[in-house]
Amino acid sequence: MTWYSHSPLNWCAKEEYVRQSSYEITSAQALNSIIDNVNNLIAILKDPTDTTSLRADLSKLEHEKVSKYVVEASQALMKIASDYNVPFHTSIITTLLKPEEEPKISTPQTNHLVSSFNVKEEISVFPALKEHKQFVEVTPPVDNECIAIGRAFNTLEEAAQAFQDYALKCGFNICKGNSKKDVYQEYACSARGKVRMRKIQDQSKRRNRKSIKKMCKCHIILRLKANVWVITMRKLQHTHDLLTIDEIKKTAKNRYIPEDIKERAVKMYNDGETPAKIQYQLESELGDLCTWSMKDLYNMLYRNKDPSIQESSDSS
DNA sequence: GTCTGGTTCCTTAAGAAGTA
DNA sequence: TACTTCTTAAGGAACCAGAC
Repeated sequence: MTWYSHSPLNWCAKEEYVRQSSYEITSAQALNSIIDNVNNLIAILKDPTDTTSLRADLSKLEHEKVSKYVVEASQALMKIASDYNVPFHTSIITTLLKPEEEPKISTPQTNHLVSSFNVKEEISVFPALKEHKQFVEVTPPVDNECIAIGRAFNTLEEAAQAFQDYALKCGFNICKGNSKKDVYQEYACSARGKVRMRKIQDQSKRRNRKSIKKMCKCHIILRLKANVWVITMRKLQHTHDLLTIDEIKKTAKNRYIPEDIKERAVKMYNDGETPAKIQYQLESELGDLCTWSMKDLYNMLYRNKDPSIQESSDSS
């Protein structure tokens, strides 16, 4: 697991996670891990023969910028490690700052950190983070004739259904992509694009949410020719692991509660039944067809709550 | 013809707080 | 302690404009 937040405001949450984590790593181990991973990044960026996506996607200018930032980050980390006598290894950057050149940082947070740095034995980075996960393009070994280039469909809905069927066999969800009315329409893997990190004033309020976006390039493009929609282009490679059918069923997109079940659940709830009992009853009756979670049911019931119940509970 | 980035709207789910 | 309610950050989908 990796911590993405760089804000000191998240210190308490991070500390709590580390305390609860089964790894139970020390701060020194964590720092060593960061140094090691940054050095690995530098190695990738410096190696002209490396063909991983990181290098391939970068222009020369971007590559230079990223290299500069990563090298500076590595130097800063090793400076801190040196200041606090944390033994480190795998050094690619040889230009270490002199240990006594600058005053050490002293805040409650750093002091706490330092207390766990006073170790003299060699510390090895936990293996899980040391291994590189090579970037690979995944092309599903599934018959794709149903979405072959040149294949025509009477309507976009039919085309979407064909792509949806193919996606289900492969293990990914689809979404609509770019379009121009009555000209062309793209359907893509829902992992297309990237996450837009929104600006937030109070970093402590930032939530720990994952994203399905993986910059995936898998998509098909249809064009309207002689009143039929024809597949004119397709890319079937994915930048991420594919899912099993069970995993697909559990994705947010497929966890919908049918209207009739909704109505029934809301009625039971308004009659005084608890959400837990409603969910239990639905799971017993529907088995695998019950794809939604307890949380989904809570949200649905909350959205459809009878206003009179709300008022009576407010007044009491 | 294709791709990228911006915007809007809606939904999901994290997490705090209340309750039994 | 488990369950439930509630708020709200932010993810996802769709659409569009404009660049290449």
